[in-house]
Amino acid sequence: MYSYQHPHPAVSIDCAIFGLDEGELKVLLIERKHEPFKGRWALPGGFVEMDEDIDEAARRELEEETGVRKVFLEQVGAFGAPGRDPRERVITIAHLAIVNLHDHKVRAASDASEASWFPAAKPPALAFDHRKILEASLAKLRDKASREPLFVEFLPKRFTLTQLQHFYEVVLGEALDKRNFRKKIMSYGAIKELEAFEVGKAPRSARLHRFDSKAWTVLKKAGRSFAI
Amino acid sequence: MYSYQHPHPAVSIDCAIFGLDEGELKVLLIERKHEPFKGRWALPGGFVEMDEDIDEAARRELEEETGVRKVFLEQVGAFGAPGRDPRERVITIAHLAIVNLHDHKVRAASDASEASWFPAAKPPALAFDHRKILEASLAKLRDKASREPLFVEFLPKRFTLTQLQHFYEVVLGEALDKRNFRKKIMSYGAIKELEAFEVGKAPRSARLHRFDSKAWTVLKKAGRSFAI
DNA sequence: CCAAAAGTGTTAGAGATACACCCATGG
DNA sequence: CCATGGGTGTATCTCTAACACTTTTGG
Repeated sequence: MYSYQHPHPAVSIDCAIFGLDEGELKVLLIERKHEPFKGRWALPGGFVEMDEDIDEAARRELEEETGVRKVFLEQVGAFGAPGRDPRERVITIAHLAIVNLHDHKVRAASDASEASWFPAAKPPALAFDHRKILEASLAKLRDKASREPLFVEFLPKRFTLTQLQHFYEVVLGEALDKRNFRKKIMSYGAIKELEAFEVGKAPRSARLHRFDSKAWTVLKKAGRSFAI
Repeated sequence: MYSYQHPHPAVSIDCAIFGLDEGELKVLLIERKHEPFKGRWALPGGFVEMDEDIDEAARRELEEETGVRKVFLEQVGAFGAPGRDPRERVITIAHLAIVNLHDHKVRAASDASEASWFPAAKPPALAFDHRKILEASLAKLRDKASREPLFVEFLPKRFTLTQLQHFYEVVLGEALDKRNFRKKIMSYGAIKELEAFEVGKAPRSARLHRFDSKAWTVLKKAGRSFAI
């Protein structure tokens, strides 16, 4: 089955990096400086080194791009249509990453001439097949967010239930009933009320909450899901 | 971001080919004739050619291996730990395939010294990281089967409700209540009763059904899922 | 004082679960 | 005639969905 005569394409990784900004789902794009697709926006990425695992490569690129180390990162899938890169055969392995825009100031975000955040739902024209890759990443994000507590990756450690509800509304793309939402999300027993309140925001300041990941681990083992 | 100096690993595809046999979920394995892992069982696979898309390569390998053309085939993901192939760096893109053992006589199945079907839940020792790949493929299969009518890929065109229930019990790994199962599965409106009955089987022969894919397309567009 | 967001319960209906017996037939 | 798998209905309970007003406070 294996022989020593076989093709050796280039293999890259690309990252769809998502963040929540002002109640909108954003994706981080970089502006290409060179041909092909010079001047076009693209998902950040790079080549996989010979001695590194695929997700190591993704993590490395992610850190180079955003300066952030500990982030949620997951493989989306391989895209390898011949001709997707006009220079040579490049198979890319798409990844989905989430950064918390509240805790970290993302390096690239300040460097706006080269990298900036765009609405994930309506991105500008993208290089290569990155439009397709972005769509697939978004689909995966929605799927995962509706069954696992992915919001911990997007929100600050202490958050209000309104922030949480906005997260679900943005990701799922539908409006949710406030009372039903609170009832359900609290019923899982993995979100704890804090004694602290938000400062200097709305007319009335909202109670802060945190996600109790230990409680969640226990509940998950007992077969609980986290569907909204 | 792209340069012309970058690594070129080998890229292969591997297929976890599933089938339902005597009410058991089976996976097709081949016996390796050469080193490394000579004599070990492995998932069938091969290298991606320079001018073919990834899923084309998977489809080609699948046909070479099983003689079957039209099958359900979907990407599971890329596996690329350095050293997973002792000879050189090989990144593999795992695929999940389903063949219907009733309609097709799979070519490799008769050629038992080289390829045969094993229980998917307890496979023999496998070459490379194929154990991990098989686990991931099984997980994906379970996930998909519990929300989409995947059974059409496993069962003959005309099937009994008992066969259908067995399918779900095998894939989901839990016993289901007969009455509740029938109520629910029929409530989707995508399974039609036929006037025909099974021949020469059980004491009492069971009514045959078929999946109405046109009706399902309509229902799906209306937002229906197919969860059990 | 008022605009704006926070917070809070109840009810009706849909869907899920639990459960047991008779029927038809081949051997 | 009996062992075997085929087929059927109901009651209860849980979960979901719909729905509106009071509270607080910064400007």
